[in-house]
Amino acid sequence: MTKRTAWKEVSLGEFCEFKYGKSLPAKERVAGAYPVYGSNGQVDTHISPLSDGPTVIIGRKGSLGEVAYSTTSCWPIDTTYYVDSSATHVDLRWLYYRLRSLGLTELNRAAAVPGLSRSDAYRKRLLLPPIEQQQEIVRLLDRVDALRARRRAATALLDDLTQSIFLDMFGSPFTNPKEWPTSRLGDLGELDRGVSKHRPRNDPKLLGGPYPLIQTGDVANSGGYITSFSSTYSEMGLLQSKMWPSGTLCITIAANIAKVGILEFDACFPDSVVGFTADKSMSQYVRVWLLLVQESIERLAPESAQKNINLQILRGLPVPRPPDELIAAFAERVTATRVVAERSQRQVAELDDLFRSVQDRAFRGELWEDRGV
DNA sequence: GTCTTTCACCTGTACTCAAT
DNA sequence: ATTGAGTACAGGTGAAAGAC
Repeated sequence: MTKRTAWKEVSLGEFCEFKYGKSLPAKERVAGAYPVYGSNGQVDTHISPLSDGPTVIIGRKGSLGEVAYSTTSCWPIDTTYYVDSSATHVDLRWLYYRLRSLGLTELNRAAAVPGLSRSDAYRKRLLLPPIEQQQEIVRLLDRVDALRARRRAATALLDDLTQSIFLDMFGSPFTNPKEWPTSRLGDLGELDRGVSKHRPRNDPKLLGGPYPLIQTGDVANSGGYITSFSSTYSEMGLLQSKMWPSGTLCITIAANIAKVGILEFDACFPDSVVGFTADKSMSQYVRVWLLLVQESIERLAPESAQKNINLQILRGLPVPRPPDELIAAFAERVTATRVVAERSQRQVAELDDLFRSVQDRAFRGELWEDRGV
């Protein structure tokens, strides 16, 4: 006898009710013990709850079909649906995991604002296990999820580690407690703007060739090292631009201010990115220094519709200038942490795969059949 | 050619409306 | 009152366009 035989295929609407969230404008909220949920997760707190006990929150407008879980009573606002213990008999944590993989996001009615209709959601069919197995699935998924969260946290710590190494070796770049002489950023290496001469800049003739083209977003989201690109220049695109060598430190100066990443391949970039070229150790040193001072540079940018910072300001920034040997030693340590960080990131990816695979098999009931119970 | 500003677009929240 | 769907708007992003 397989336990699976006790599993019934049912529609979502047969065993739970999606209740409507209730509007709670920001100015009416009073910070308190109960989380306030929007369609894309927690947005605030309030002194009183709407739901009763643990609650599953489902995005109704905007981020439709996104699913969140609150361990306590909470306030889901009117752009969400919610399910608490008064709206279903199933294990709420199981329901949370189950809804996340049910594909509710695909039920977009394609209206002006993406929206999830309750009746569409109710029609979704799925296997409903008995309560004991719901709880067993939850224990299993919670364990894998916790592993995943721990590994993610460790990976995030490694990002901070490079900044800690800097502070440890050189002290704060703001107070310069070790009294290093200072240089101007422009004197530590070559600092120049990217080039995109042709008008219009997005002329199709320029795009779609063999030469990687980096945009500000690529730098801002690089995590310090630019390993991939999303668009390319043609021969004509290259002619009106400039190819920067692998190892160039890219610094954004528009929209995203002073975000940094080291190029890992030869690439072009437009004039909203500047390139800093120096030897490897110096580039690494300047990269981490910029991470530490990014926010204060951003404050230097004029408060207009879109923030900007120009090359003069950037070139003139004072940078503590420790001896070359120390900078080389620093770069070596940072490079070593990167090896660990990459391994850590791979483990996060593997745990994501494991989670998906365990989840899929658990929801199909295969974990029990396999054991031949 | 370089730098700054504008604008289109996206997402999500607050509020409103019409049909039932 | 409930439900599905719309408008208005805030805030953010990044490319296009304008100004010098």
